Order: sequence, then structure tokens, then C-alpha cells
Amino acid sequence: MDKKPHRTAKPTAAPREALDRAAWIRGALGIVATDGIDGLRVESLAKKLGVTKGSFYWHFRDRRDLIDAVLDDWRAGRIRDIRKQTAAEPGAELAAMRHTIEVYAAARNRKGISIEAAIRLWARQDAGGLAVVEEVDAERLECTRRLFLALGLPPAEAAARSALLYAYVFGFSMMQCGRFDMDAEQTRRWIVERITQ
Amino acid sequence: MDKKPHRTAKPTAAPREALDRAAWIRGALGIVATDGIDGLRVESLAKKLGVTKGSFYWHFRDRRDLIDAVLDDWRAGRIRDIRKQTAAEPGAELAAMRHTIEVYAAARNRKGISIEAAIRLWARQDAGGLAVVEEVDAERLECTRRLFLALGLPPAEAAARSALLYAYVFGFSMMQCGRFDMDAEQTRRWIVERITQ
DNA sequence: CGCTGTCCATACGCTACGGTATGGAAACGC
DNA sequence: GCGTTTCCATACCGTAGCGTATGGACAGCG
Repeated sequence: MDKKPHRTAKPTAAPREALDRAAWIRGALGIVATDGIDGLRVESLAKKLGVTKGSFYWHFRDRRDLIDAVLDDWRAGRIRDIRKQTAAEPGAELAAMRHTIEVYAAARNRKGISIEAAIRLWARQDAGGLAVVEEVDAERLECTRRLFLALGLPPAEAAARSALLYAYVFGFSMMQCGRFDMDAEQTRRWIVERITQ
Repeated sequence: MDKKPHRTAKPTAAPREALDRAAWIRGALGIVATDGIDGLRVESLAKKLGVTKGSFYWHFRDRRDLIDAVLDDWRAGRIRDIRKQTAAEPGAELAAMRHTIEVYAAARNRKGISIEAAIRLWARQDAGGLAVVEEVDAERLECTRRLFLALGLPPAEAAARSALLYAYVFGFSMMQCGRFDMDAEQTRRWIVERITQ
């Protein structure tokens, strides 16, 4: 009550060697990628960061507080990223579109995909997580829809194409794509043309 | 060693009120749908079935044995289902294709989608689960590819279309589809035509 | 030098869960 | 009727993990 734990911002801006919330969230995202939200354990994370949970409960109220912070961080990062990827100078919309597909369907690292899958699965059971996922989905759909609109497509088709694009990219990234030629260059090019043209 | 637990088939076919492996697997799938593979706990499941874990360890060697059984059951069901859905009399391939999309992208219940998402996320960390997921993916891709081939498409395009179809359907089912008109009839029809025509 | 605030370690109680050991009730074979 | 088999309950141990209480090291400040 009178003590001042669980700070959200540095009170006096002391640049020490100590851990801050951001460091905990960074470490938490690493665990979420490998073990899911349910695998995000306070003591495991503390051990990974080389401290004990005594430190954790100074920065966070409880485990749920950490999860909420991770969710906020993830949402902000995803929205920032899709806006950056879909930003296009007038006339470069098609190139931006192809670049976006390339980045999200192919080059995205396994860690990012794992984090997204973990959050989505967990959000199926949690109202707060569900809201975050829906915000990210909405922003991604809106960004790509705007690109299609800028290309001169009618609104209905722009919405349909962005939906197809997003569902495809997302579904693709969730698969293991071991066998078959899902990742064959020829197949990918055909699909990209089918979506964008 | 001399006791005969963990049976895989009824030895004398005694139709009693007792639980069998199938009942445990059914209950386990319900838990997987809501809590994921990691949330599949022996004691929780036993409580749900109205028994204690003493019963569980009669039918299963350990928790991993149950998980493997659930995986086998899921794989067999998914392969049976996609074969049934994509079976088409000659000349009815296009109708079968549209029906398949309809069933998988729209009508599939939330439980089935949750189970699939849970297994896929967990398979990211488990070799056995990964193999199962890859088998299901391969079978689904192959079934739809055969449909496109039957429609007269060249092999490369059949493979590309089946990849697009599968990635779209899967990505679509994984989203919450709350806002936007992702589920608008017009959008869905446009996408289906874009994939199949 | 003492005081206060910051950041973390240690110790504790509690619950959940995995797996084993053992007994026991009910059906079945003879 | 009696032993055997089947199926499950109970009791137990060990571990992991959450949250709390408390103290302590260390810095800044007067």
C-alpha cells in the first residue's frame, strides 16, 4: 500500500544494471515462443534471467500482470510492423504488396510465428488475449485493404483480396511445409500473382 | 511384467459399464480443445470422467501414452474426413471442391479448430506430434490436388491451387473473424471463385 | 553518518500434478 | 464355491510452481 512496487515507469530514471520491465518482457517472449503462454512460469523466467522470483514480484504484481504486459508489447510490435511493411509511396503499391507477402509468408522467423501461434491459441480461452488478437487482425486487414484500394480496386474486391491474402499468409506460416512443393518458387509465385493480380 | 495392463484391445470383449481407451481419448480431446495438450492432465481428466487416476494408469502407461493415443485418433479422423469430403464422382469434382471449402472454412465447429490449433502448436515442440501434423497436411494437400487434376488442370497449377486452398482455409479457421466482413457472403464467394476457377 | 528508497535473495506455506504401490470389489472360468 | 482376472479407489512420495513475508545489499542524500 505505502511501498511503491510494480512500477510502470522508472521513477527517477536510474540507469543501473538492474532488470526493468522491458527485460522481463523480452525474456518472457522467448519462453512463450518455445513453451506457449501456459509454459510461461515465473520461476523459470527468473532463472533464465539469472535472478530469483523475488525480483519478479517487485516489477510485476503477479503472473497475470506479466502476461498482460507481454500481450501489450506484442500488439504494439505487430501493429507497428504491419504499418511499416505496407507503407508505400504512390505508384509503389504493388511492390509493397509483394514485399509484404514475402516478408510475412517466407522470411518471418520461426520464433515470431511460434509466438503468434501461442498467443492465438491462448486467446481462445482468454477475453483479454482475444481482444488483442482481434486488434492485430483488424489492423493487418485494414493495412492491406488500403493497399488494394490504392491500386484502384473496388472496395468489395479490395476487402476480399485482403482477406484472402491474410488468411493465406497466416495459414501458410502455421504449417510445417515439410513435404510437397508448398515452398517451391514456382508455386509461391503463382499464388502471389493469383492474390495480387 | 506379468500383469497385463495397458491393453490395446478388449481381451474377451466384455461389454461392461467400465471405461475403455476410447472413452478416455474422447474425454481427452475435450480437454485438449479447451486447454491445449499442456492442459491435458491425468487427474483433471479422471475427475471429468468421474473416476480417479487409479483407473487411468490401468488403461495407459503414463501421460505420454495418452497423448500418443490422442494423436493417433486425431490423425486417423482427419485423414478419414478429408478423403470422405473430397471423394467425387467423375464430373462432380467442382461441386466437391466447393463443398470441401464450405465444410472446412465455415461449418467446422470451434472445437475441431481448437483441437487442431492446440495439436499444431504443441507439435512445434514435439517430434512425434510434428510427424502426425505433417501426415495430415500431406493427405489434405494430396486430396485437393487430385481434385484439381481431375478438373483438368496441369500438375503445377493443381499443386499451387491446392496449396493456396489449404493455406487459406486453415488461416481463415484460425482467426477470430470478429470485425470486418471476412465472413460476408460476398467476400467468401469471391475468394472461393478465385481459388477454384 | 544515518536515513530512505531501490532492487533482489531467502525462506515459507500452499496447491496441483505425475507416478507407484496396494487393496478391494465385481465378474468370470471351472 | 473358489481362484483369477478386470477395473478402479486410496494412500503415498516427490517435484514444480504461485504468491508472500522478510531481510539485506547498495546507492543517493541530508
